Amino acid sequence: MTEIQSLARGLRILDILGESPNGVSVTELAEQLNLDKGSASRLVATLANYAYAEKDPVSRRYSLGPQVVTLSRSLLAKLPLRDVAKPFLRELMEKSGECSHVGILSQGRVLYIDQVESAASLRVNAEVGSLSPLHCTALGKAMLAFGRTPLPQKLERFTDNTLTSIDSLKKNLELVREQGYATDDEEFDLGVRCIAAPVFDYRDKVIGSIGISGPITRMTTKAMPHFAELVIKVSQALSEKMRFTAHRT
Amino acid sequence: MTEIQSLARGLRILDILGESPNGVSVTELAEQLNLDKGSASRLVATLANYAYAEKDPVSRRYSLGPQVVTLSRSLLAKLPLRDVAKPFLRELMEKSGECSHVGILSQGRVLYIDQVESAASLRVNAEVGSLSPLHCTALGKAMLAFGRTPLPQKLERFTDNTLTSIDSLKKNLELVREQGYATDDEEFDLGVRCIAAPVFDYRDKVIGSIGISGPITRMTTKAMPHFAELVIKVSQALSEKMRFTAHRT
DNA sequence: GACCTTGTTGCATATTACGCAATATAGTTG
DNA sequence: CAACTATATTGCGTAATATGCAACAAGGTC
Repeated sequence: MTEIQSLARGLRILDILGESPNGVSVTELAEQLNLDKGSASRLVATLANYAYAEKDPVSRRYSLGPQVVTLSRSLLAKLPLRDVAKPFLRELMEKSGECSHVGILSQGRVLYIDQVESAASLRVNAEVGSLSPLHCTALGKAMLAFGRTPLPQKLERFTDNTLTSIDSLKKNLELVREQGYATDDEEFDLGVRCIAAPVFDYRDKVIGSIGISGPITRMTTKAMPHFAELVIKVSQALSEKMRFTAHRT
Repeated sequence: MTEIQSLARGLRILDILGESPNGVSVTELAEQLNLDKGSASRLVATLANYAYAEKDPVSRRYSLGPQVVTLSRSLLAKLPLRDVAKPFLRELMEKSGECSHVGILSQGRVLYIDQVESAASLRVNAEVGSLSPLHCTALGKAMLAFGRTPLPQKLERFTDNTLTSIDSLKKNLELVREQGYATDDEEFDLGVRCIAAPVFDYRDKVIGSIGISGPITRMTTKAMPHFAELVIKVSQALSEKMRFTAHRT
């Protein structure tokens, strides 16, 4: 596989810009890429020319440009699941009172492609566009349990509840298949519980998952079965609708 | 200004991918860029290597990859206005019953950076991430009227109501300054009215605008003053809060 | 199973990006 | 306010790299 070097470098710069909250200077870029300052300067200037990066004239530091937002929107707008899921997300949110999400599998992680927030939803790190691990999220486990995705080998720990051994994960996925829904019981974010169920397409292939998340104060262990029933119902209705939708993601 | 050619070409490919709903073939890319098929193939393969593009194995057509979504999220998360505006958006939505938005100026257009949808909001093309013209949107006109942005010279027509002459726009902006809020009376989308007011930072510089949009059936001419009052109030409270926030966008 | 369309790869060449060093620009300190 | 430091940009020669062509491979169709 032949790679275009300077393009690859430009893309790595974008990655770096994305990870740097306060912008990046040309010298910092050059250091991180083991490049000459001059080369880094020219590369990032090119990115800025096309609005992929933006230069703060006063600090002369670069950050991401608006074009990435536009691209993201283009991508999300093209996902049929997103459109179809919208009313179901609303329904979920209204009936549960909690935040609802849809996600798809992407790069061995779960990509949140849409959400509907409840009136008093919390700030979780599960915003649209975030890529979260599969093994410690309800959306992720729902897809793992019903799909053909190989299990991740590295199970990073995020909280005390995170399942970090393959065996415990496998056992958990068995339960998910029996129950028809997956949970995340403070396995990723402390104080947050989630429930999710898979979404299938016309070939009964898992194409994503849908669910809700909320604080443990409202999503009590007692209330979980009730929430789960709701999520399952909605996920099945959504799958049904996806059957009659254009056959793409 | 020296531009890195192959990086620029890669970025143009991303632009094209964003505009193509059904993916793009290598030959189509080569045509659009006046490039050899081989070069186009290598460029887009590099993009795919870094998850900026994705290749459908069966159709062999390329589309945008998940990394652009992640980048977009990084950018939006870094905007202080977005965080601060969130509760105000909720308030606006709840009190008006309509969809609320915040936007900033970007590339001579208005970039919608967040929104809160009402229970029965319509599908507008003002989703998060969209770049809309300034002269025919309430958010845009609010920024034009109170900011130092030069007026756009080309006023594209979208509906019968679109203001397409500089004079009528200037006159309208005068009115905006007098009233303290801007409107979009079906000037961009048929059947949709919007109201917006500017948001200022600690230096009384316009950094964005906030507003609501809804169908003309609910946002009647009669109800507009009432909505406007609400929007102004919220925008002022938001500006107040932005005064005490980190001094960036 | 042969044909046609489309994508990928090998290779030689020339363009292009690179690194170095010099210049310019900001910010800082005496 | 001036000298100094740190950082960004630009000119230029060179060498590496991307390019275009053409051959090959892979899928789809008839």
